[in-house]
Amino acid sequence: MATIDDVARAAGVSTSTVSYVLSGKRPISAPTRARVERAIEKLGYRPHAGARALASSRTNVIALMAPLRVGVSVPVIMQFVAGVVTRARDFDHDVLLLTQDDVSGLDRVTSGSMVDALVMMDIEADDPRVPLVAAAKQPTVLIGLPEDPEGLSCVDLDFEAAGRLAVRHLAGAGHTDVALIGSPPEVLRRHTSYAERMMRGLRNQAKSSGVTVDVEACDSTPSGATEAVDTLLATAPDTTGIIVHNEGALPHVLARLADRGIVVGTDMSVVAVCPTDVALSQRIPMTSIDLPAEDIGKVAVDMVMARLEGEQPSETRLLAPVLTERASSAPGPAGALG
Amino acid sequence: MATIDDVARAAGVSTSTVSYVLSGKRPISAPTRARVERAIEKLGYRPHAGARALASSRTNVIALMAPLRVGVSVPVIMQFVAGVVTRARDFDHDVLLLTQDDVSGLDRVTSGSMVDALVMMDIEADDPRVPLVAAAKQPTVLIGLPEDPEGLSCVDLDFEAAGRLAVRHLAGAGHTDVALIGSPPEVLRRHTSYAERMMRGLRNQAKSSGVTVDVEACDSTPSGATEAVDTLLATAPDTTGIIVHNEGALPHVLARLADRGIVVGTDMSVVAVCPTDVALSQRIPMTSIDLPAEDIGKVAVDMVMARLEGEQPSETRLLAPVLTERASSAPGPAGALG
DNA sequence: TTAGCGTATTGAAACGCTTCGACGATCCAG
DNA sequence: CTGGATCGTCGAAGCGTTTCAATACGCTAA
Repeated sequence: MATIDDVARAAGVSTSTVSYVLSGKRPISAPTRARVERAIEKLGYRPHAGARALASSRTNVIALMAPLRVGVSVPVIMQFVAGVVTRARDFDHDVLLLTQDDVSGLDRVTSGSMVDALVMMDIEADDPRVPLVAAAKQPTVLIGLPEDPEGLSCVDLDFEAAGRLAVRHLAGAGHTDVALIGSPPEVLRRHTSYAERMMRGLRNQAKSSGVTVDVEACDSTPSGATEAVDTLLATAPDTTGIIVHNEGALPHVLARLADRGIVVGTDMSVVAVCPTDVALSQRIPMTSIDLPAEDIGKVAVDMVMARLEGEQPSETRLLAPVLTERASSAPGPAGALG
Repeated sequence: MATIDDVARAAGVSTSTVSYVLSGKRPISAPTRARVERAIEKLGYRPHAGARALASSRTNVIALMAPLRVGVSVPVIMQFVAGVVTRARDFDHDVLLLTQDDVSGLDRVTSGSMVDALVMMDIEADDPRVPLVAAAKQPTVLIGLPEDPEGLSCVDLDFEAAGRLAVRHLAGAGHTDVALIGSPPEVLRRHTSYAERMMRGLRNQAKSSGVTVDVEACDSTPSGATEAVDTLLATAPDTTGIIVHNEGALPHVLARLADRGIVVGTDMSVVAVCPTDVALSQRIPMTSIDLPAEDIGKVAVDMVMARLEGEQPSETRLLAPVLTERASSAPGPAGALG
């Protein structure tokens, strides 16, 4: 492998000149730059990442800590990941993937200076990783919202507003008895932030809209969905509007409703909270509140890069929910308009 | 951040001694080792990854090039990824995630010495990435099988055997007209290796078992699946056995069959080729040939690490398919036993 | 003519680690 | 007792960059 010195020799300049051509941190005359670039080209030179990291304390790598936990929808995670990786490249960064059980990994990559920054997903209300990264020298942004962000930046869909929006939509269409088929019990047990925020918004809006709301946790399996639907229909038989906030269970919920002879879009209005492509790949195009996973991933990278460059203060960004009406929801017993 | 020199000073030894304690490459007396370890502990010392990479030409990072392409099942990809990440940690390595469009990324991470080795997924028959990594100094293993591996190691499910096994199963149960609902057209157009191998095995076995076989490409969408089922039933109405090799389309295929009044497990035998958990989370537990994605990922790491340590020759490992009978398949018109 | 300035370039000192050769001490065989 | 191994430790030379201070070279202004 050619080194920067080889390039310098080939171009007839000093090492530092080559470095400055590469980094653009100092003005270089056009002819010199051209000679250097030609030499780089000819030698197929690539700077050594380790040497660069050592000298500059910059690795051009960010860590992405992704869950792979039971109870979270894998395709949705992947959308976040895709957003992060794509956007990271725009900033000339690569992505080191850390998984769930890898809590020690946090220490390794931060203390070992393996990465310039971190993005963490699947944040719990009281997440043990938060104090760890808050103490690290690398800037971090959380996808999700812990109880105490300890000065870290956060980004997420505004699930509380989403909960309100969903109820408002159903109540406005004349439904008086609505329900949530939500996250799996494990997710709730972990106090995963999005699930709790969703429920809060839901309950508040239900109160102020004067509708009843029943909440069912739901495993992302066929049997889990069946059970949730059956329980719901038993405990709250007057329900005419369901909000499903569980990508994995969604198809099975619809299947169970169909099995029980309930026609979605007619007998029962269903609002899904999920990425649009998931909403569209159900048996019926679903009325849904979009979970813009890929966008959120991108925003996360934007935020963390901003902190890396300037000394921005930390911030929390909650994206406004957008509801798109499709075939799965319709006016309820009290008639349209609420 | 404490450096190795700080540790050496605190322990009253030389820098190199600390290094040898860390790496174990030279014998160190018990008392000295203890002193050094205490100092490390006290100072919270972590070696600087960049410095280490520079001095030792080892990064303890492997690159994972994962697709995120249209037409491949995201949950399945994630299982590969999980296997790779998990196993990599067993070898004290982290994983740098490269995505699809990142062909330049290959050059970046190899020439820039960012990684010690590579694992590449979603290999096409004539994959442009193969010559690139074959020329790189880092060992690489391919998950999949290109036409010419150019000396690289490969690992995958033996899809050709899987195709044979599926047909043998159906033919043995008395089915004389079988069909494949396979990968999306894009996947075929790319000459993705697993799809082609599957079809080859299928056709060969069909010939020698004396059964007819109809092949339908299939988009992983509800409409794609509907179309594939409808076309199949129109062009080969005598079909009583279907092999579905398309995780994304599977639920929709089953839904369409149900819509058309065809009872899977009675009127129609269906064999899925997919991870077991996917097979189990359908409306009926599916007879399936397991795609052990996570295992394959792990084996890939094992192989690449073996090449990294010793100077093993490259090898190709094709995992034998295993068919598990469940509720979706039954004897066909010619009666059980073939 | 010279002092002073700005711009393009250079030299050399880090950056934090690994590793090779060397060295002193201890041990055993002859 | 001596010569040669063996064992544990050390010193120093890299590894390939970046970056700071310094320099060289026109300029312009005085």
